[in-house]
Amino acid sequence: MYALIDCNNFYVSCERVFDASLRGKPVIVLSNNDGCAVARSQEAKALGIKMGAPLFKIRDLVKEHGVRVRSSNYELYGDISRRVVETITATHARVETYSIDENFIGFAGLNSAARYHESTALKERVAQHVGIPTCVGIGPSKTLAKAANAIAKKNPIFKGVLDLSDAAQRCLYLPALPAGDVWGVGAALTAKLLSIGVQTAGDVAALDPRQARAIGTVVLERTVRELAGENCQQIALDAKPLQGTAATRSFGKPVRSPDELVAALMTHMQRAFEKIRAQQLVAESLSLFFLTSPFRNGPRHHASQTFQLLPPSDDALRHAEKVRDFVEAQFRTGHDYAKAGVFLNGLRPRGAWQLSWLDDADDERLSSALDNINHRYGRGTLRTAAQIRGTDWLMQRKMQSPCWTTRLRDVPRVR
DNA sequence: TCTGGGGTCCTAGGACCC
DNA sequence: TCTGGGGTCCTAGGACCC
Repeated sequence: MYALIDCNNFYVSCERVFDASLRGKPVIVLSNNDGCAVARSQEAKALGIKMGAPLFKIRDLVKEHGVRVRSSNYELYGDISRRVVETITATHARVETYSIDENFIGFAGLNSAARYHESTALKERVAQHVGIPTCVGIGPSKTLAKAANAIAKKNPIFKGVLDLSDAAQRCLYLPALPAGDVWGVGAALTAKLLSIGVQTAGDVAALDPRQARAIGTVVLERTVRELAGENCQQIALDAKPLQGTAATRSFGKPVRSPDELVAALMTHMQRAFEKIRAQQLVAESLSLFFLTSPFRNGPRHHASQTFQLLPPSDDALRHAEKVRDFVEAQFRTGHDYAKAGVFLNGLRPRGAWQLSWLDDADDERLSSALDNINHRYGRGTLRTAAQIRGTDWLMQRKMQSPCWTTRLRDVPRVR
């Protein structure tokens, strides 16, 4: 049996922990670059603000209703998330952290009354210890736990906890959940399912698994089986090794100079390699790209190039020339570039590669000195000269709250 | 004026192996 | 007339998740 404990309106709830003036008011949190609303309080949802709505399209609504707006503060959300997990693992051994605001718990040997009691107690502990409201969904499969959670979130009569382990309960509540709200059913499948008259989670659960496979893939078949009460996925207690990683950003303003593209790409490349070094990984391939906005008029251009890294590498400084050559070869004048980024793929443990005596080894001492200094004094303290070109590419973040729990100078004072 | 940034998994098709 | 039957690996594209 699984429980899914999911934080309500997570980023907004994080902002409210330290800023009481946001409680009870409509609040939204924006994506990077202050572009779209990526989290909304209940009050903001009630105003009709949709997930992903661009800020410039909801300006009037924001002004009219006094919606409070925050830039995203991932340092804060990451730390609050860690505290939520800490609170859960203090009393539960089998926990899978599924996302920044969701954790699956493996429940065993409890009857339904005990499960309900445990879930309510956990919800209260997270609220008391961390200050974050949550809902808990329970079911014999992860998909049913997710569905139970979604139903509990929408309907206050459940007081934040719903157990769908009982088939009779499922018959009662699954028909109230739209098919598109089922975990694993996105926009494309929703349209496909609708065309054959499948509208609700109840309808999905009633599909023949073979038919489901024909409509979608083995993934939809599994979803159907899980909704019908069959467990097809175990809890993942250990994190799987990372397969690839990315560091990409939209620019604060359009970029029209190759120097600034190089500065942005060098910065993203440093960050991507920092990420894999932190996990003792090396990459077999490096991909670079920059592009114009898909939303704006004017000439379009998407430049990209992939480099095989032989031997696999974790050292950004070795690849600076590639960035320069790539931009030089593909930059076009007269284009407003909007975004750039770096992918590292083919990640594998460092040391698992047989070095040839012809290969230049990465300079590990230089990389680790860089990491140590930047960790201690802040990201970007030590960087290459090529990164210091222009300011248009830098991210906009005009309404960010303090890092209350992760920066000494931001820690709240109690008088 | 102004539209995010990460990830995973599956399938089909092609190249290649014996 | 008629030419097997397995495998693996890689890539691109699509769908999904938060």
